[in-house]
Amino acid sequence: MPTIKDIARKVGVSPSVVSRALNNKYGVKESTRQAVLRAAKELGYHPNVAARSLVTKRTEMIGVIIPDISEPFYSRMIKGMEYVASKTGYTLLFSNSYESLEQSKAVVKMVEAQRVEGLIIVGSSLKERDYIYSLIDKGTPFVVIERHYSDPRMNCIWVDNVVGGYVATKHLIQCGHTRVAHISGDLDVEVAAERLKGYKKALDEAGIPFSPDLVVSGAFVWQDGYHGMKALLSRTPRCTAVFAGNDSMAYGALQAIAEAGLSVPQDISVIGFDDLEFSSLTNPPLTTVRQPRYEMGRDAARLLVTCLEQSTQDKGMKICYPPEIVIRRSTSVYDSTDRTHA
Amino acid sequence: MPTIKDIARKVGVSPSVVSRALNNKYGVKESTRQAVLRAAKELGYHPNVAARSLVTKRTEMIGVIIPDISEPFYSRMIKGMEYVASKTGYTLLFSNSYESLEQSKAVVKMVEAQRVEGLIIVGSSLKERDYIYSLIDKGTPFVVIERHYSDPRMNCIWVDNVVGGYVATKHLIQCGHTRVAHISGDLDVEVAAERLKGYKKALDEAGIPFSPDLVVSGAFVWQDGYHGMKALLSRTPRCTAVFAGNDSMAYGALQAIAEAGLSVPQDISVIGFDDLEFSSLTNPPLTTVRQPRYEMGRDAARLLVTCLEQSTQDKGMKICYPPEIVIRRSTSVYDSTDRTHA
DNA sequence: AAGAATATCACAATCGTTTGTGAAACAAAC
DNA sequence: GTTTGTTTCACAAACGATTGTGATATTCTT
Repeated sequence: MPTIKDIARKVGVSPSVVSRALNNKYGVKESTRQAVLRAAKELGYHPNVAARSLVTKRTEMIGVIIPDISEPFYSRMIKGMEYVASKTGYTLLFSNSYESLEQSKAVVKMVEAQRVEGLIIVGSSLKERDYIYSLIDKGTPFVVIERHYSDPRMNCIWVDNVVGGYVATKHLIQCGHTRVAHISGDLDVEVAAERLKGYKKALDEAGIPFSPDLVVSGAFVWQDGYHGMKALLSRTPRCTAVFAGNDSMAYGALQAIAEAGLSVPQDISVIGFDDLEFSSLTNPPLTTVRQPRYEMGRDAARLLVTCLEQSTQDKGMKICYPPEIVIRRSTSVYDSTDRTHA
Repeated sequence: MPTIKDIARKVGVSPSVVSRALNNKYGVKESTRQAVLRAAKELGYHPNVAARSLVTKRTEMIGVIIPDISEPFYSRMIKGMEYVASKTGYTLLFSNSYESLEQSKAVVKMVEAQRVEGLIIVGSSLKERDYIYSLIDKGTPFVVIERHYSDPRMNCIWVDNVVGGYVATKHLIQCGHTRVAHISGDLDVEVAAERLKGYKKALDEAGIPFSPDLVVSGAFVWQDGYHGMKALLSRTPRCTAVFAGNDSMAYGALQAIAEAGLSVPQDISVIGFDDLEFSSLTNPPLTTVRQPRYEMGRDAARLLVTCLEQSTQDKGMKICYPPEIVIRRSTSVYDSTDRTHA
């Protein structure tokens, strides 16, 4: 593999001139610059990034700490990050933090060993704030997605889950539903608690009393959506609409309702949260609250890159996306005359 | 960030001794090795990978060229690769080759510029064989997933799509179906042509004449499955079973059948291919042919790592997985008495 | 045409490792 | 007590780039 010296020898100049020519720097005659460029192309030269980063102390790498690349929810974010990475010349390095305990380890490994220049951290767990502060101390730029810290030095990108829960619930209420259930995610998880808060707010605003009987909770997965819905179906009077904590849970709810011989939305309306790619393919297509995942990933990367370029990590940016309701066919107006109640 | 020199100064030895101590090499007294180790820990030392790879000429990076990280089909493979990468200490570098034209560019970029030590190439397009041969010439180890080349120098991992198509079709025939349709992927794509071949073979073996009327083709996406199924439904006599080219197309078919007021599997049986995570959640759960995606990714990485370690890329390995049928509830026995025909 | 200003280049140091070689220190052998 | 053989270490040269500095060549000034 040819080096800068090979080019220098071929053109008849010193290596330093070649370097300057290749990097479009001041102080090299146009004709020799062209000669260098030509020679580089002929030799098939590519700079050795290791050698370069050794002296420039830059790696042009961004670390991405993300719960699980293979989850559709996150992989769409990654696409957004990749878009700006490829445009700006940065390389993305991924680390899955299946276990939140791994997160801090992954971060130090990326920063200390891999020498990434900055980090995008998706869904950091509350318990591990300390390592985030150590990043601030070290001066490593980073942006956090899916969490918002009030600390003015942090860059945060998230959607307003309270508003999301509110909008979802309000949509059901506006359809005429009064017995609106909620299948919540694990309430230890911040986003689940926030969506529940929005749910309560919408009920409150409509003058509907909150009933603990209409709320079940579990992990943000299909199974818990399924079993949660089953539990809800066994209670009387039966709910006529349900707000699922996320789309996966909504899929489970859809299944439970179908198995009970009921139909969506005639008997029960269902709304989800996230708007996964698959949600337009369910039967019926799922009404849901969209999280702009691609945009979040893209903007996180953009934000980080600007931090990196101007190296002045002044005050942190807070970007909060408004959740947007996507109305499909799993929700409809409540018509008390057209059904028999349990 | 501390360097090897800082440790040397602290312990009172030369940098070379520190290097040897850290790398467990022969020729350093046990007591000083311990002292070095302790100092390294105290200082929070992490080797500078750039400096190291500059002299060792190793990057410990593996390039992964893959059509689309965010597709569930591929992201599961990635999980398999990550499993062995994390165990062996390699770092994975991804490059999406949405456009097959980008593939060759991505490969050279990874090999020449990023200096990956080896490559995993998923779904290389037939048209671009030449760059693969240039890899062989350069001596860069690589393994190809989802394609099999007979060239003995290549490492290939794939599932037998002919057998897969055969097994799927045979399952339907064994259920008593004789009018078995096929919604094929784009026949320019190798795997689609192979699955069609398996379909024909199963028909042939059962003495069922092949009817072009029962085959439609399109891209491997939901929409084309949907429209393909609609086209099939408009033909008489109507098919009683359909083998979809992959699960996404099967989802589309399911939708088209439901919209036609027919039910699965009572009126029409449907079988897919791939066994995506979502396929157990469709209504009804989809019978399909499983591709061991995780295992394929894992074994590709393992194979590549062994190539890298022993650096003797002798003859290539060919690993062919048998496709495995997963019977759920979208297929059932054909009972001609219990229905009205069009 | 001589001096000043500028453009163009070569030289050398540097980044943080690894690794070959030889010097010093120590132990074992006669 | 000299010789031989081992350890244990320091020194120095790489690896392939970037970059500051100073030397030469070129142009401009008057």
